[in-house]
Amino acid sequence: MSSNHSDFLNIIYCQPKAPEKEKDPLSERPPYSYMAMIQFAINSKKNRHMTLKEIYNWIEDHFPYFRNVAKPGWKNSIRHNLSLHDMFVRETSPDGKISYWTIRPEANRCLTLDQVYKPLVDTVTPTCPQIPQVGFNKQQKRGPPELKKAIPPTGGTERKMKPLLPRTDSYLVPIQLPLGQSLFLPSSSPATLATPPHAPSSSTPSSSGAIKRVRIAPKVSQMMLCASTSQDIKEEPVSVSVTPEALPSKTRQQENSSSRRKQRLVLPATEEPVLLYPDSTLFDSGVVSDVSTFQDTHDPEPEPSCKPDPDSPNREYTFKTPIKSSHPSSSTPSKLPAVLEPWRITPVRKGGVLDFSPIRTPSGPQLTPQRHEHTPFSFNSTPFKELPLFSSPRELLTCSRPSPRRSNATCSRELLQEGATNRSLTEGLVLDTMNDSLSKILVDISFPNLEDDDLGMANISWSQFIPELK
Amino acid sequence: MSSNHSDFLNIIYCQPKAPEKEKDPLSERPPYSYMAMIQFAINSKKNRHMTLKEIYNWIEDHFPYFRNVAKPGWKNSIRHNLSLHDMFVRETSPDGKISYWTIRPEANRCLTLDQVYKPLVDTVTPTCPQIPQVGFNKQQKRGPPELKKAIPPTGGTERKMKPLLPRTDSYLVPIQLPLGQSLFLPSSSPATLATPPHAPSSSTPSSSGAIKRVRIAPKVSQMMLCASTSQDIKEEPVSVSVTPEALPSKTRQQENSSSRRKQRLVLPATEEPVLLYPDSTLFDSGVVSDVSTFQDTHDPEPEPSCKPDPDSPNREYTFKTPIKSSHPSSSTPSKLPAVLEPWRITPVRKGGVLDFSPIRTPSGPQLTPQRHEHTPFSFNSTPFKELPLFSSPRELLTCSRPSPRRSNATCSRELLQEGATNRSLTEGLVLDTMNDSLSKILVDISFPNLEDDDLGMANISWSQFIPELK
DNA sequence: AGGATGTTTATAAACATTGGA
DNA sequence: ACTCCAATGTTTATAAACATC
Ligand SMILES: [Mg+2]
Ligand SMILES: [Mg+2]
Repeated sequence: MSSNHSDFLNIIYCQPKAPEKEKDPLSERPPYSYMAMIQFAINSKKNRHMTLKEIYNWIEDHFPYFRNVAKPGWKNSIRHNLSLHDMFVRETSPDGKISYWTIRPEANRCLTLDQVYKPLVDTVTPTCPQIPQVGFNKQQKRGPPELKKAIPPTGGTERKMKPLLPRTDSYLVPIQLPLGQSLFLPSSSPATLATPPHAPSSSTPSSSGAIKRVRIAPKVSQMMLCASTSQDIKEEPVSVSVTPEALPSKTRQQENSSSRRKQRLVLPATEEPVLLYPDSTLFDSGVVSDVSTFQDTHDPEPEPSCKPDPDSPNREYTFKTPIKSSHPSSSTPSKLPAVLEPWRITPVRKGGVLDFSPIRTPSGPQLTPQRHEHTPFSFNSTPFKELPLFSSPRELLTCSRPSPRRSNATCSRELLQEGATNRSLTEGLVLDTMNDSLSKILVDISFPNLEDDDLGMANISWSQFIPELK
Repeated sequence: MSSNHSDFLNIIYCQPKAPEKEKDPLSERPPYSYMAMIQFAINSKKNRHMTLKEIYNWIEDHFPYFRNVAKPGWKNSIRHNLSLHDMFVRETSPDGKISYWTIRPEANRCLTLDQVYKPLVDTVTPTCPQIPQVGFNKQQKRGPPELKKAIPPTGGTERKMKPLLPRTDSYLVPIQLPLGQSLFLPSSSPATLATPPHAPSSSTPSSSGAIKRVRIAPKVSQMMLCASTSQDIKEEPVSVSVTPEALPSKTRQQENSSSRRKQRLVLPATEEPVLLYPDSTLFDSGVVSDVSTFQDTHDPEPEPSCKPDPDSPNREYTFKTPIKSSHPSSSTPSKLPAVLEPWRITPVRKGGVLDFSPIRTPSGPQLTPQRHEHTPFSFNSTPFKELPLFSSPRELLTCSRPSPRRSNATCSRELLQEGATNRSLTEGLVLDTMNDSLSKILVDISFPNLEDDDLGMANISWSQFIPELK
């Protein structure tokens, strides 16, 4: 667990095999979910909308990992996320030619990368991942072991990234502490692989096989600021005020709680959901004021960071030119029964390289990726979920048109401030009808005394200082 | 392609290896998505709600596949679907003890299994899946090749299943033809593996490797009846009336169209979404009248079929008892780094059996499933998407409480009839805010002359007889 | 301590549409 | 005008991490 020294360990464990790939600290997988990164990307544009291609580029530019090590399937994931989360909406240019992706304003928390970038990398941590853990062997995914690609120090990603607080969804609690560094660095922190943050906590150290789990990203994605709104009412609405001093030693863990949240709660049966909760005086608890680095207040104008800032012809037009080929193989992974000579035979075990190789043979090759092994076997536990999103119920109640203003309200003021405003009955039905948006509480707790490295196994449980959370 | 005879072929290709498992026609994977099956299950109960366990049981009882061949991970998928789709809502019993899953009434199309069961199996088709296709070899998933479980002819699944119309989401078009058998039988039809329904259509027959794709279920799940509602307005709302005689020969394919649907459409930029569309006279086009087998009209009472019909203590209480163990390995697949001696070493290549083996070693064993091969490489095309759902905008406009009635409106009357009622501006914003529900057009086209078997490669394209669809 | 139940994120993949070559 | 294909979209399937009870 003693961080650092990882350099040494790396040398030992990282067989000269596999020509780097992950080695470059800049090419480490960022601790953000695709949903979060897409938001970073889109919000970096003043127009607040981007074409798919621009999103790809923005992400590659800011997170070398995707350009250098990620499998081509990452683009499929981006598309998947755009479609899946209704927070992302596709619009079409007036001329119907191009279509961009935007963030539903009512749901836009205006997450931007610079908000999570750590001002400075004060720690001495070599930022070298891999933990001593036993084998640290193969098994993970690793893109094909080839194509170095001369990782250009492309602008961004210099500062250490501050991961979004994982699993943060505690309701109604716009918390914001002193603001320090990161609380927990999922993927890059050497402690990550040490022991599953939570894990069975029992036979954990049993055998060997540090498989390098894929570390599921925070889950948040649309937090980081304030904006609460009960939503999914009926469940003990609590207002809390965190006292950082109280926390024991755990660093990461559950941020929310209350019986697997996300539910539409009971109702003795066909009963009318009688909204019953404090109403207001709930959202002002958090600190949310000293939000230094946060810039959301008014007109979500430009973006301090994000030098590239596409929009300029250039990126968009690398289009048809097969030149830009960061990675050869194309997006959507497929497994067409037929057509697969190209690779097929080569049992490219571990890291199947795929860059410089044959330029996409016309009829999508794609060797059947050697299906997993199929042999689950394991036993685990369970968790909770987020909440629907909504488009300002007040307006609906007013029987007026949905978006009186909207032009320059890119970062929905509601989400950021309308904390404990009037919430009515309709919410019970309206709110839990929508998706990813509200209900996500923006919590950005930072404990100055905790550095990214010394987060071995620390666990912070809201319930520890928030009794109301049951 | 020529169906039947598959028995023979099966004998030839199915090496005495793998002790059956898929052999049993009753244990073939049903052509329904998890979402659809969950609806079947829940709607089979008069109360319209089920506990997770009941859902598991109902599905196992009606689709032997899950009890006999599916990997234990299928339960994880069920849970995943319950959480993911907000159509499914978890409620808690008054006493807060148990929690059941229900279907949001506004979104419940009252799909029931008997609605898709074919009255009789008139065809001579041995119902034997596997097509002659080349290897038909391994690679797929196959649960561990053991544990026969003495497949009890447990009630259901006698009649041939009629798959939901795949990819049916054409907007505003409540179509309903004569009503015959199935249009296309995704997984059981011998034609399925023959050639990718659509596919590149070029080098298709190149090499070999019938990998047995996983056949993505229809997508519909909540169609089958009527209920339209434009939703996601702004896109050419068309009312059509299909004329079955016109169809060329294709049997399956795109049901919807119009530029990758699901979008929030343009707006010259910060423009107000000026709802502009015919309004009404759109939904009454379809036949929707001669809905013989459909029983949704009034009180969604019992269910003709579904003999089991849980609810009776018995199923619910197999709970804590570890006896019911249909399948050993448990639900959520995991991959805990440590703890993995049991298998680990054994490079269980192809069909890693795992049933009779060591009874779950406490701390979830789980050999790292031999990650795929990682080397996508392929090129494919793309499609479209569904639409948000909503909870009756009219009510919201009326500024009244969301669900005036609700008790006995289990199968939302709106979804079934309110076709072209008053839709207002709010919809533009409200509607596309919600999820899986409306926007799914219930189309159940049946062409008496088409039998499940003779659907070799036929493709039906809406655009062929629905010019408006562009 | 461990299993059942829930919630989310990650990936792969099937399949659909569309614009360009 | 046309076919073919890659890019773009939409969904479903699975695995898995992680959380609660
Ligand atoms: Mg979307
Ligand atoms: Mg749900």
